[in-house]
Amino acid sequence: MDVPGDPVDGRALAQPSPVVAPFLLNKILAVADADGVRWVRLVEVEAYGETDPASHSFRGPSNRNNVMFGSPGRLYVYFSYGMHWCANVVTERSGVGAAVLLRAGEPLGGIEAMTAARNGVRLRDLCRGPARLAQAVGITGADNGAELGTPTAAGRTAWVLDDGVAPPARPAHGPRVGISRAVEVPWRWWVEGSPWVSTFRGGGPGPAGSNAVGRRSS
DNA sequence: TCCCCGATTAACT
DNA sequence: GTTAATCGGGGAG
Repeated sequence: MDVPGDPVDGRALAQPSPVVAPFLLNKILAVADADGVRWVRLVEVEAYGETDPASHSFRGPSNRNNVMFGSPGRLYVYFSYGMHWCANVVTERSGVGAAVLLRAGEPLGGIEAMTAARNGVRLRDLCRGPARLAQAVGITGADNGAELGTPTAAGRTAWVLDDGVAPPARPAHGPRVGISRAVEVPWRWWVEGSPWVSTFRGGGPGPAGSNAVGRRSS
């Protein structure tokens, strides 16, 4: 079973995150390793930029976020809550700290491997959420900084592919999820009505402010 | 050095 | 709806 599509043009990724994010909707994320290939159709993304208080890059380069300041078309993978990996695609030119978080996808291929990686959860929950998506396709911190299309030290290769399915003509967008700063910046995009979107809760992902926005702790 | 808290998820009640 | 799990970054002292 071959993965459909051709790699996206790197120049498309060298644009501001809020431009790249909706462009990535309906593109295919594919990851190959020794066990085979797994691929999903991206249905939910979020943009993060350097002048953005909610972005890891907001306070300038550091050991953790330096990949965001590198060349576009690479993976920025960060560790969160002591147990989760989340995958981003780096955008903008070198020197600008920006990336697009991959939040959810529709499982298309390598579903057995993804299900195994996700401890047998049902199809619906395989890739619905940024950490779930990364876990399903097998992306970890070992892949941080990897160039798309180039094998990593861990023996994995990731691609973003265009199989001819265009992004939604009018993608839904609204506030980002799980952040506490710049909550009002509507830099989350998703495929309207898709059951694979992370905040889909029966009634569907709402417009700005409906749910799962800006949860506070303390 | 200490301490708080996060671009979350899963398992509870 | 609520909460534990779990650890590294970064601001405060």
